[in-house]
Amino acid sequence: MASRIEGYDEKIIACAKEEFLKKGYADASLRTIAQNADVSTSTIYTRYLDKEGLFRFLVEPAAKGLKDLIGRSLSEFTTLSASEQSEKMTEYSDKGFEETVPYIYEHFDEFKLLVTGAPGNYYQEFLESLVELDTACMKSFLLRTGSKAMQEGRITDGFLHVVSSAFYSGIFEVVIHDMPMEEARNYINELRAFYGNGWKEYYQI
Amino acid sequence: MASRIEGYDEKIIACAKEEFLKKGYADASLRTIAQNADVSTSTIYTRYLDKEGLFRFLVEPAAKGLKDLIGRSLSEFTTLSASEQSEKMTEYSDKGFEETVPYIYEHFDEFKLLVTGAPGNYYQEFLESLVELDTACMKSFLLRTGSKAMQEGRITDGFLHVVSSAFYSGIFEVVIHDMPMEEARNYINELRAFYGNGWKEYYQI
Amino acid sequence: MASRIEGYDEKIIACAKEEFLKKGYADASLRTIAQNADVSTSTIYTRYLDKEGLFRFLVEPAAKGLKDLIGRSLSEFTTLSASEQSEKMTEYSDKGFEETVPYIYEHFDEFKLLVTGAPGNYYQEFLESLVELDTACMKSFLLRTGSKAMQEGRITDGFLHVVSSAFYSGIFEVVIHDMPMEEARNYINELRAFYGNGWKEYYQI
Amino acid sequence: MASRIEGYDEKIIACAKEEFLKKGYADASLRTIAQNADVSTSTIYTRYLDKEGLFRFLVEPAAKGLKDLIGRSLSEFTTLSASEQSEKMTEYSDKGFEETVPYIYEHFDEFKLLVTGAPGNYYQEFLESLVELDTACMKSFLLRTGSKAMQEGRITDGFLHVVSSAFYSGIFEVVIHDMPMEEARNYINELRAFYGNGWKEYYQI
DNA sequence: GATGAATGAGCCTTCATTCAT
DNA sequence: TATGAATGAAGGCTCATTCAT
Repeated sequence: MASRIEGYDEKIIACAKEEFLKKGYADASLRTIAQNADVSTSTIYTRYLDKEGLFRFLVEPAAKGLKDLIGRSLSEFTTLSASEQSEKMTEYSDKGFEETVPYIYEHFDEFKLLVTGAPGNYYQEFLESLVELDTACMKSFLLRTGSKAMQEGRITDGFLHVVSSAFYSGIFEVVIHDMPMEEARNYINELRAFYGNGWKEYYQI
Repeated sequence: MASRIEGYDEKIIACAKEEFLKKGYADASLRTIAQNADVSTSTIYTRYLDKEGLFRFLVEPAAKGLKDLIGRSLSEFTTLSASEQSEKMTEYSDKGFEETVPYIYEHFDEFKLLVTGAPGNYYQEFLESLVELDTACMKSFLLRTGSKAMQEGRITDGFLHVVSSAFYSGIFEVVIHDMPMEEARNYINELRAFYGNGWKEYYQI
Repeated sequence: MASRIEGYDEKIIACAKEEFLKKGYADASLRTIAQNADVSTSTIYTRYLDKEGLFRFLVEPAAKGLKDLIGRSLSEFTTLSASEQSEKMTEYSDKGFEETVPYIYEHFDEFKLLVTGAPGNYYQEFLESLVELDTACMKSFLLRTGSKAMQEGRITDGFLHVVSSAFYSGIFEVVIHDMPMEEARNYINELRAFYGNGWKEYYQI
Repeated sequence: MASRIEGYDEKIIACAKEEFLKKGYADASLRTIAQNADVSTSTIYTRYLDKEGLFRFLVEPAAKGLKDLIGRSLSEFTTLSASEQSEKMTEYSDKGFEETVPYIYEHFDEFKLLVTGAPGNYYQEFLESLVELDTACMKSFLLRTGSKAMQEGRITDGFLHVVSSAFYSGIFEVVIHDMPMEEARNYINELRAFYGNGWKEYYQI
């Protein structure tokens, strides 16, 4: 027994999603959202504090979810023994990312929002957080496999960062271009494989 | 002999740059720009038509310049014979990109603007145009070298697009993160090498 | 045995005081008061009816208390015989006002509120009520002492009003300027003496 | 030949006056003012910068005018020789204030606004500035006449301040109560005389 | 009695743009 | 060409208040 009219909040959320997607964060109007949702503007403030609060409410769960998913996948990889890691490098990746694509597509609107309509550095910061997870894992991997690439300066923090950034930016290309999910899955896997090839030259001891 | 006071327009441009960089396109204020430049707001309209016109005036020359530079570099590559291309694949890249990094750093503000403060899909469209040049060149290369990768479906248009997008997104990471030029040059070269490795598996006949 | 948590209401009152003092009546926010007092906004309505009710609850007791004090002091004076009044004119004043200053300082915040942060004509009306007590007493005094000053038009209602208003406005200067109590006591006594001198010329028969 | 429609600005001013008088500063609405003046809200911003700017524009000239008038009158008095001052103490006052009352009534609305509808401490600060002029003059007078009242502590800065504050607060009673000008002139003169009497006891050497 | 939620009204302010001069 | 002034539109936000629970 809900004291709140069923689907009420969802209506605000749906309308907000639509407006933010259509106009981007800065140009989206809370008034428009409220009107479309048959709610007073103030209600948005009651429920979500302010414009940014509403946006975060929309986007943050999906962002956090993806971060967790990738974090979990990477940390599982990290816990493997050096030889297992080395061995399963390519194969594992595919598995680890198996869930990623479906997750993105289950929350496609949210990621679209995050990628194309977020205020300020929101998207950049999100990307950054993924890149940090990724580079930390990579460094741990290099360490465990006894690679001397970093000591020898063939691989630096900056290089890891740039390559990883390029990779994740590439991932979100599928969102930017509304790629169908199956297509996306293929491309992302291919991108991973492509990166796997790229790394081979570096992480050999 | 200019009837217009020397450095007049430049002041508007400088102030516009500053404002757009600080606040992003949507939140930048023409009035603020005009005030800082000691000019009436209307003057901006007289000279640049409107807000977007001003922004384009700021950013477009650098964008076009870079597009031309990369286009030229790629088309030179395209005109090589198949064997030369294949042979110089990696080596050439470095050369072709030799001018790219300095160019970006000569117009750093403009690219920063383009990458982090442009309205709507401006940056996406710019990236897209680079990606098109790049993929067109790549396809021509595959054709000339007689690679069957595309016929066999190992390489598709979508794949080319994603990989290329990831690459150029990676390039502009150096702008987003205000990387010093020398550092940037290294990373970009490394990124190119990294991609070179990645491609090897695919374009062999 | 209170069913209401001890000190509960006092917290609202304290927070209201603070907010009204800081922002003045019009700009004070009930929500801010409620939040600071760890109470829902509605609670304020339950207990004090509305914003004005809360303000009155804060200020009215002290205002009434001062009015009563001054009223009592003046009416005691009024009940003296004509000769006694005339004789004690100056001396009495000091006594009558003896309690006034301490009373004001016991409720300093409330008077500060009344004087500097009250809505509309609240303060003016309060001053007015004191002035009325005062002028009524003065007229009675003139009557009893057989002074012909009013008949002869040397003293009019308007004049009484202005002089009395000036006096009480002067009194509350000590509140406006956060004067320490001892200082205030001196000044007010001096002001009374000053006024005593002023009157001498008028009320002689 | 005015490029601005005749009486245009005056209409805004008139409507602003009306609104501020009716509701006080905080509760006055720029929208209402603009509507009544048949002008867009933005126009107010173009012309007066913001709400406070509009208010100041209304009130400041009159406030400054009165301050100048009183300042001039007091400084003329100050330049008299000690004996002249002492002699003309009472008489002069009347003259000096001769212009004051008409001036207040020529700008009655503005003073009404200042006294009953100003934001924050505006009125208090205005009063304060008059009091400062007044006390400075009084101290100079005591000095020149060789009075020892201050050295002996019979008159202190605080006392001067309180008495002067009471006096000017009394003056503006005529505004608060919409007293007719002739009546006001009488009362103010009487008040001055009354104060003259009060001072006698103090400034005798 | 207490309160979470909702809301209509209203706020001041800013903006990009136009246009007569 | 340059601009001061005007403006319609819209913005995010806050408020006092109500009311069902």
